[in-house]
Amino acid sequence: MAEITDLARSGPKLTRIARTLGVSAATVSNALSGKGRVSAEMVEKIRATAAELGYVPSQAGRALRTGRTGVIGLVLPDIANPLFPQIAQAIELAASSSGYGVLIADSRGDVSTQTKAIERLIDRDVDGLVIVPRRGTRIADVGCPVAVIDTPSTPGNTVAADHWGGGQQIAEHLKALGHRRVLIIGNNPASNVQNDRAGGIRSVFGEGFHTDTLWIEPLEKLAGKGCPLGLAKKVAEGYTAFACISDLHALRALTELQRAGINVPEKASVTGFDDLIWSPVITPALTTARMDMTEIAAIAVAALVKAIRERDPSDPEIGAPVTAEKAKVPMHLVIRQSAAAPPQLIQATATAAPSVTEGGHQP
Amino acid sequence: MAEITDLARSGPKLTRIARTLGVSAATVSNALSGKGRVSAEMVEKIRATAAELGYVPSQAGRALRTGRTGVIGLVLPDIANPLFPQIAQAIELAASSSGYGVLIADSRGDVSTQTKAIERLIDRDVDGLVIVPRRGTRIADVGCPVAVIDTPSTPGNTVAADHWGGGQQIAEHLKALGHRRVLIIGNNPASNVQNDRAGGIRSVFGEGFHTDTLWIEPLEKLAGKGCPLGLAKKVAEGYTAFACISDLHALRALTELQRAGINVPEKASVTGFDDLIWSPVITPALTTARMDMTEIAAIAVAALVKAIRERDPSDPEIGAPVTAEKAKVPMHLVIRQSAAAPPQLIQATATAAPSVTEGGHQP
DNA sequence: ATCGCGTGATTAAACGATTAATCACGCGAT
DNA sequence: ATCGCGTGATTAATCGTTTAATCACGCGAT
Repeated sequence: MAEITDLARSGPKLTRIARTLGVSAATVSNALSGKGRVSAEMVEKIRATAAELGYVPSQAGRALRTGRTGVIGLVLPDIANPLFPQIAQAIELAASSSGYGVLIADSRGDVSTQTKAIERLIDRDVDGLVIVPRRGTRIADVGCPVAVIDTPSTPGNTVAADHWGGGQQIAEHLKALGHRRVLIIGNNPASNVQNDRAGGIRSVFGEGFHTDTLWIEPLEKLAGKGCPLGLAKKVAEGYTAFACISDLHALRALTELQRAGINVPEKASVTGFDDLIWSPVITPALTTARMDMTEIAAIAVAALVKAIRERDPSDPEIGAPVTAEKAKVPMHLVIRQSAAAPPQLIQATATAAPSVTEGGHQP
Repeated sequence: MAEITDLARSGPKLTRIARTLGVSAATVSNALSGKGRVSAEMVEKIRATAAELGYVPSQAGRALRTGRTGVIGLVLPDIANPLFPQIAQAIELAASSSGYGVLIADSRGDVSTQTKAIERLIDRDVDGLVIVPRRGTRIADVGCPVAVIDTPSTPGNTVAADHWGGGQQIAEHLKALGHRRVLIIGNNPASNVQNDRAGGIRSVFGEGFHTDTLWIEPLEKLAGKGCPLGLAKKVAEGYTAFACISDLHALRALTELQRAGINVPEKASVTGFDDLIWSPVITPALTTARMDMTEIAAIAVAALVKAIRERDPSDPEIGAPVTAEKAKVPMHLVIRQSAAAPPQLIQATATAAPSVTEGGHQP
């Protein structure tokens, strides 16, 4: 039982430090920020007593004077999305490392909710925004610097994973294993991210291969939420691999197949995207492609912070999303057990898989 | 392609409205807050022009004067936890309905990280905190009002789902289906939540029944992350149902069983907790118990806001977590397909299941 | 001796809102 | 006619920090 104690925010003000040392508040401010002209020894003394007294500057006072709150807003398309924890965690880490706080807003629901959410954040004087846009939304003219995380092919995108490239990696892997008929399973073709992933996969399977795409959302419109995807039939049609656009779909496919007595990966391979929390612990563990959210977040926040620093807080410069030097972060193929050679080829290509493997359960 | 435009935060100040109407800033402030003495017609005029000019009060100015930022902090044990989206979404909704913003902080890692996270939030002058503590942490004396969401049996808990009751509901369901030997699968007995859920389950199976508990974390310490749980052997030992403390474990159990050729629910039943995102879409869809996060969040935020309003912002009253009238919110049993009568009893008790059922896939 | 200048610190204004204290004024009561 | 009082609005102080402008002072150069 650890105790957490004594974090009271009733700290001394600037003036208190000033009075303690017999100097003016301005000097203290200058000393701590390193801006004005203060003698080295004075700086040292001030630093010391500030630390000793546990001085923490009042954000409110500072914000009022400087017009900067030191807070950025994080707007997510659907906070219930299982990818959200990864994103939020990465952004929060990157932001707090740069001294920024993260205010969240959920654009659960439609685009208008997203607009409202953005508005709320702006009204709270955030210095900038990180937005993961809803499908088909374009972000423009928000009134403060904005970093957009979507997909490299979207105009206005600041930084994102190379979804297309990730699709290619998945596809190359399946191809090397010997698959020739692959079914791509996605949710909704209106999503740029999903489209890019699917496109990357297709781009690898050229002449002599066959791919088709199953979009779940339209299917569920007809057959109801959580309806079967009819994958057993697809297997009968000769499909040997199911390349899912998200681990969530992969999970759905995998359980449906296993349930139908089609063992994965012996009789059919399944791959996913995103390396969600459950992917390593299901049986068989999921082969998938992971985004480097840490790097993406770091780039997004860095670009945002740069824009914030350069910006004159007074002018309402409504501009396009900020740009980063590196807008495309490669995805990482995580090879586990859910994809293997198709049934006909099991003996022939037992060692055909690429090299990067992740073990199942060594201590 | 929707466009989001023109949300610039360069709005007019109080003084601007005042000057427009030829009154003092104080009058405007009073009119908008309804506090001082302002004539009805004046109030009306001020309201109108404020709305027309799109006035949004500066949080910084207000915060400086009142000592209230209108922001609460949300501290989560592990932001990567799949439950997080539900919690964050619910808290954000409840908070923004009460006019509060939500600043997030991740206590990824150990308790000291949690302390740091709390400290960061306090330094940002949050008015209060909602904390979902890490296992075994007790929150005390933070220096601002705190709502703790843990489990009713934990001292200092403000509000939480009735995990014990949820366990009972799951257990009653399994019992009604005819199960007599049940294996409880959890992660770590140090978690109050997990303990309560397991305890609730056990409490239902008295004389003539058998339960045992499998804790994953200790097992993985020996056998490695993502190791098999050896459930086939358990089935051979006569266990017919696996009551998992979280849907994540249920998923793991379910895939392991199916993979071993033990069909769920025909040969073994699996239940979970939390109704995580994938639970409705896997095959078979997961029978589970869901927390009413919306209500929990509403209660937590309401209690927190009440404490904030009553508090004198100047005094560093370090106190215990706030209390709510209703500290225990019932869980809801969600019956799907992953639990059914045990093999021996299939014919005998085909209709023995309780009534609340959720269909698999009707449009 | 005086001017100019660099150094180290101070003064004072400003950010935008809130609020206690004050004030002007009209009206009924003494 | 004057006092008291309620009403509606204003004044002015305050929250804590930043920063441009100012100031005192010592020192080397003219």
